[in-house]
Amino acid sequence: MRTTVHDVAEAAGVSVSTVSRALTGGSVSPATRETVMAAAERLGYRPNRTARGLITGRTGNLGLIVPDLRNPFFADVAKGVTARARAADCGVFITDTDEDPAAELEAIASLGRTTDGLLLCSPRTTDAELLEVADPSSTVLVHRRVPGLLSVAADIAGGARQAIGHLTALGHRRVAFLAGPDDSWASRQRLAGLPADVLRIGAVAPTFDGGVAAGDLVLAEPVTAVLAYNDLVAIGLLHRLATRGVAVPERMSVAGYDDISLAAMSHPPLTTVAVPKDRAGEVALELLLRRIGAPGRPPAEIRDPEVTLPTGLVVRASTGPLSSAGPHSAAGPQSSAGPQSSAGPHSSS
Amino acid sequence: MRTTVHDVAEAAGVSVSTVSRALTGGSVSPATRETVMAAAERLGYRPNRTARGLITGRTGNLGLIVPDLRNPFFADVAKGVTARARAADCGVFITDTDEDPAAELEAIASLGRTTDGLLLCSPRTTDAELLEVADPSSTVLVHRRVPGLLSVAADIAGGARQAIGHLTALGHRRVAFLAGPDDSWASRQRLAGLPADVLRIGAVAPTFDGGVAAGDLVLAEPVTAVLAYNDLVAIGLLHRLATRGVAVPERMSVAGYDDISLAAMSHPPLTTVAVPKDRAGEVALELLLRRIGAPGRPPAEIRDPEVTLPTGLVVRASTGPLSSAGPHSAAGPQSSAGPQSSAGPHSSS
DNA sequence: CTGAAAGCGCTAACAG
DNA sequence: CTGTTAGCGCTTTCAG
Repeated sequence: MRTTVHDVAEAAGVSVSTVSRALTGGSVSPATRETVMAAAERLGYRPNRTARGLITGRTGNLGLIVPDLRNPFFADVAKGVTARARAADCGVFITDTDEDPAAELEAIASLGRTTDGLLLCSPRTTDAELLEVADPSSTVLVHRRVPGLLSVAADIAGGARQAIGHLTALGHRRVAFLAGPDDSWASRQRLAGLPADVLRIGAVAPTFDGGVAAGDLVLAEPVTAVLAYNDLVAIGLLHRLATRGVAVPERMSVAGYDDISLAAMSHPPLTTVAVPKDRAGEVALELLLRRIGAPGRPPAEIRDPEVTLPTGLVVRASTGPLSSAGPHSAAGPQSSAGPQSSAGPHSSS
Repeated sequence: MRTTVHDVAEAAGVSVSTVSRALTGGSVSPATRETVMAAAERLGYRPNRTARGLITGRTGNLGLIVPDLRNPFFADVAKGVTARARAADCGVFITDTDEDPAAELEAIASLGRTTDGLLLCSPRTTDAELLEVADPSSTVLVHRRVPGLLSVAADIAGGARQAIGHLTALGHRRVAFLAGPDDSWASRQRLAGLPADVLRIGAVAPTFDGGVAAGDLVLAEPVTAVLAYNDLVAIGLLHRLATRGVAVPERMSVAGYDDISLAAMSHPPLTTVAVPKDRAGEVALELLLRRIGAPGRPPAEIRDPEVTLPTGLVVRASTGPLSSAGPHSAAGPQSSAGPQSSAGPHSSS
């Protein structure tokens, strides 16, 4: 049997309620507190969280719901959350919904009952559904915004603007944006940051394969630079361009979005918009903790319910000045490598 | 107030203990059970896990400890675990230890108290420390083996053997293995599968950067094919080889290990040993559940405490037949691209 | 097969 | 400031 309050009380020569008070910060005389602390320490006492939870109604645990842990973007967010949670000594349930809105809703309902608060990362559900099932007093959105719910998100439109500004500064006049899914909040946010003269291509699937498929779409347009929905799409695009014999950045500049670790490993290394991912997780956890309050402190009112984190451009090798040769499209579709020597030993798609 | 057993008891016209029995599978008359179930359903009754936990001593939760969620390998394992957990209706705490053995030990101790069982994925701790802190009756190791603890791991040595067999079959006679950290269980396992005539290079850091750094080490040896510790290292190696103007697979074959999703996106796509990652997570969770037993069923004795999952070779474009030109090393180190056209626009490392 | 009653370990009133 | 007394919601003896 593990040591309980009774053991400590006996050892310290006080009552169990005094032990409880001494340990949870109630009003106890300094001397008594000292005695109790010592006894607890000596016996290696660890309060039973379950028992405490039964009476306080709080579990000391939080939930994090992500669409897909395999997606490096969400893995980063999760990492930020768990790091901060460890410091705050609270457990984090993580649920992966496999990009399924129904599973997401179910997870919110189910996790909501077993935790003190929920972090919803890039939920795929509609605003209405979210508002219906999520408790505004104990949920924080990450990389998503819904009126009425606390949220932490990056300045997505600003990031898109920076990327386009970079391409424009390099001399590109015909720039395309490879849009993500139409119902994606993140994609709409990026769109909101784009000048009107940017050609919109897509929607494409927000994956490597989506980027591969988009390659031909891009080459069919008279553009010299592309901002992809995200890094995965950009890298797929890079692959397809290489296969089609289009040199990057000589004949086509490509920029991504998110700056997942992959971006630095691509070929060529990818210029991209850096989004604070783990930072967002940390900030969101902190916001949630403030909102629901600690066992001692009461729930704080939140001044700014919508936290915005800055984005920044990371310039690598996939973007470059507009070459004097002009847009590739004059040459029309080509099925094998052109005169450029950059195709390399691509042997499969 | 949420509905409790009392509400259900009243609605069904029975006592609370009957409700409890009906719901947890005690001996109740079929008719009564029916009535109770109906009432519970109608009232939307959900048992309070905390209260149940206080008496049963079980929380219904499990813990998963991984070295780094950002590592796609572990993200995959986590994905498998959470998927199966969702089906089994048990919560999963995930803790990321940031590759820190001390944090790992602490997490085992701390999570051990709040959960019914622990899944330790590729723990970085020594056998002795693990045995000291982990409870053999409620922990399962994933991708690690320690005598006395249940474990689920891939046939790592077999995978290494397959990879070398592939390279040999392609005609390569001088093959190197880029070893991971010396204290890494996984690296030692790979080593165990290698023929004696494979040149061992390293240890290298098991990262992209480690692979980049290893590139020059490899080129300094008269080898024509390399098996890297893992895919990340292989991809870093690919980068460095491209920078040094060495065509892959024409002048050097490169194979990775793990088959993370990245492997298919590399340049060229990477031949690698496929390791069942999410599957391992699923199997491990199931094993753990069997070991600790469900609220009804008692803990089962485990027949085979060391589960082995098969590995398989995925052949992509980074390996090819030995070219007649012989090993590159005759040319010695070269700092810029040679006559090969495969360097491409690499402008940063 | 069913009901009454006794707690699981802890905290929160309430007196003293 | 401290001790006593109730329970939190549930399961589980123990009688009936």
